[in-house]
Amino acid sequence: MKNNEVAQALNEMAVLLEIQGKDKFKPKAYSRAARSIASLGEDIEAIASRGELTEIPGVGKALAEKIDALLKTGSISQLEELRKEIPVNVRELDAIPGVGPMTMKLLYESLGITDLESLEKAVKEGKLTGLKGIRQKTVNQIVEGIQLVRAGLGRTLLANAFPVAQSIESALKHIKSVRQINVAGSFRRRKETIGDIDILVDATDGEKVMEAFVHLEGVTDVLAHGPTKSSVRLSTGLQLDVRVLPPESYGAGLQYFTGSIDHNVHVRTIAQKQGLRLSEYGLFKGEEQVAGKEEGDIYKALGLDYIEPELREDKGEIEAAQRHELPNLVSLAQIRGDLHTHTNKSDGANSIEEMLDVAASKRYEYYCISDHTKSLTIAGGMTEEQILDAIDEIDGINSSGRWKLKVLKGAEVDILANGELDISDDVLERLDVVTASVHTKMKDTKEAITDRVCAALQNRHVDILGHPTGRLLLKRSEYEVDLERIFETARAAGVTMELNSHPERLDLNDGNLRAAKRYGLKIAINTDAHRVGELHNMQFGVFQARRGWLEPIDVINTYPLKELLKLFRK
DNA sequence: GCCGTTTTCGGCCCGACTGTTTTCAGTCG
Repeated sequence: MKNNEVAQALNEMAVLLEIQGKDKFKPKAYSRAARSIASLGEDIEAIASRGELTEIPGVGKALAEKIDALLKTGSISQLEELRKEIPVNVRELDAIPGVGPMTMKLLYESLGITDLESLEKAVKEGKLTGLKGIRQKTVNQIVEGIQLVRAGLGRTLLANAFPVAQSIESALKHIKSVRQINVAGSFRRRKETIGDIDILVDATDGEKVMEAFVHLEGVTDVLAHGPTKSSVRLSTGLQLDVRVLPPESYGAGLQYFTGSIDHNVHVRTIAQKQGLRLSEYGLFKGEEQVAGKEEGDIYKALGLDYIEPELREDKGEIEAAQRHELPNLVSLAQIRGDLHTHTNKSDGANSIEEMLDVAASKRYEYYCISDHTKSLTIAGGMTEEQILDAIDEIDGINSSGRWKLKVLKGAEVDILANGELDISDDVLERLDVVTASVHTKMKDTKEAITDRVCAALQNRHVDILGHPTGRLLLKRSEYEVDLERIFETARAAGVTMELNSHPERLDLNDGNLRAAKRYGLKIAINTDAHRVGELHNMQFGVFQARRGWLEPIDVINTYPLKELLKLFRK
């Protein structure tokens, strides 16, 4: 069972409990736990098998038992009972923007509406108007909401949000009264996918900014339009929220609009306990503002070390900040090379020379060419002979001195279905860096894939395991694989895990990275670039590494060449 | 239902916007 399925079940319970209306806080506890599990990034079944469910923030004894039951039997008895009592299809109706538990309750109790279909029917028959608190505008909202659900409200890859954020930012910057502008929210936390873009503006004339904002090019819907806060939807479906705050509150606003909801609740609770009140307007003692102009002052005033945006998920960073034990996160400037790249010798678009020109412009100290190998015929994988030729060519390049960086000889070798590699050992022997990857039979059973990968890791020439879970964000989920067993095997075999920086992969994910670090593994942040432009994807890998709490010591391509090569000499 | 250096009981973040009201409930982030 996947984390998302568990999260959905708990979220459904939260909504049903809220409809039931017996307890005000129980639903909050359930939805908190649901959010927490949805963003775990580590297989919940693995956590459950270790008996560590209660270590998940927001999961206590009672919820751990329910999750265990769900994982073992496929259902939670309390959820089944709630469904009988309130037969509303929460998953369908909850997806409609503007429709929450109270609306669902009203629709169900007065009209017997239980799902999208019956809601649509009731709307068509004009039955909604006249219900308590519902008139034409609300009906219109619901109609539009249903259309959106049918169209599929999607998330966007972080990389795809970048150009949008930049163009909005520069459009708003041109307004006269705008002094500062920042993109906050999950974008600033560098989540791998984002649901909307939150923009914070410091301006004297908020209404003017709002006016310009709702009339931006590409805006198809204005969802809200107030004096300090507005929301719009673009033709691409992406939602943008903008908020204006005065300069004395700007730091507090940045703090508030960057943190995840759980991070914010946690920080505000800490403020409360110190007799303070924290909002986007600042940190207050009574009427007096203690902090607010600068974001860092908020944390400082609460006795916390500054927490980097990528960590603000309430996954232990606040406790670490209290203990002054936050990690010194790896940064892009510390990256000395790229260890997984392709050329037109297999399925890349550019020549070695073209790739090296761009790599050199990044002032890399080393750079590894690692084209596909022969069994991946669709990618024009190289035979042993071709690899040997490439080795000679790279030797020539290195001795030519044309580029300052050291070119490393590598290959992205295929892990065959039986766990063997598709290139003979005597050729692998001559390579500097061997990355082994799974590209085929990805729908095999968990045991089969795990066995296969573990077998490959035993080959003493393997240095790095490429994109360890094989997922493609928003397209294909990770293949079934027991990462814990792979981590253990990799540690014993001295194999490094890849963090593939391609915006669609970002594989390993943040939770996996933290787990890998716990296992004592090292990480290589690689672009897997197939064309020169993709060499710039390194930044996305670094973002992900930071979300995974990685420090330079954890990331082998921050090491100087000598130390790196020592690592690969087994 | 969770959680804890004020607490193992008694709290549980805070504010904007909308649509419906005529002071507020619901939703959202």
